[in-house]
Amino acid sequence: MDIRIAVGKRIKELRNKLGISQEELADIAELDRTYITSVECGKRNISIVNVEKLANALNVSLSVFFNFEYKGE
Amino acid sequence: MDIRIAVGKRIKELRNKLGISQEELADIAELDRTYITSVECGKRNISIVNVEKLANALNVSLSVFFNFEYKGE
DNA sequence: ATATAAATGTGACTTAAAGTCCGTTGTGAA
DNA sequence: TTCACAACGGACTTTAAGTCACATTTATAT
Repeated sequence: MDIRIAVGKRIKELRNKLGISQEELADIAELDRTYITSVECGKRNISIVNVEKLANALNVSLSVFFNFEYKGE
Repeated sequence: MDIRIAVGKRIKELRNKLGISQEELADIAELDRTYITSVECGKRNISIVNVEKLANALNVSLSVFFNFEYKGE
């Protein structure tokens, strides 16, 4: 699986666990709502600064954030 | 500490542990030599695709890669 | 069923920065 | 001095960031 897809799914998973909307997440992370959408849909090659913003907003460390299963390539 | 600095230090740390040069790492990860330098110096907001390339080249999972200490903000 | 709003997805676009490629300079060890 | 490595620089192409108007889906009413 592509890392973009995996990251998108992970964000969606953590966001749903918190029970907040993309818009709420966008507000907390100070990012655009439509940007969140495109990231969750795996359409963005997100940078580390934005990953950190989202991990913070989702109350997880980067190490925990990336603690998910996926096959490289 | 800025996440860019932390990531740069982490890459350098793992690369030194493997005992390889920036150029060797660049070859393995299929990235530019000068780019590795700037990343290690914390001058780049690296994208997730390249973080993955580097983590792979350094033989660590993303979760392990990000398992380091740093203070957000 | 159907209006109504809330949540999410899409395509296009500009701007800022990522990333590459050429070389040069600094550094430290043999 | 020579050698390998690392940092730095300019010029360049590519791409992510960030935003927008609009479309679609999904709930929640009435």
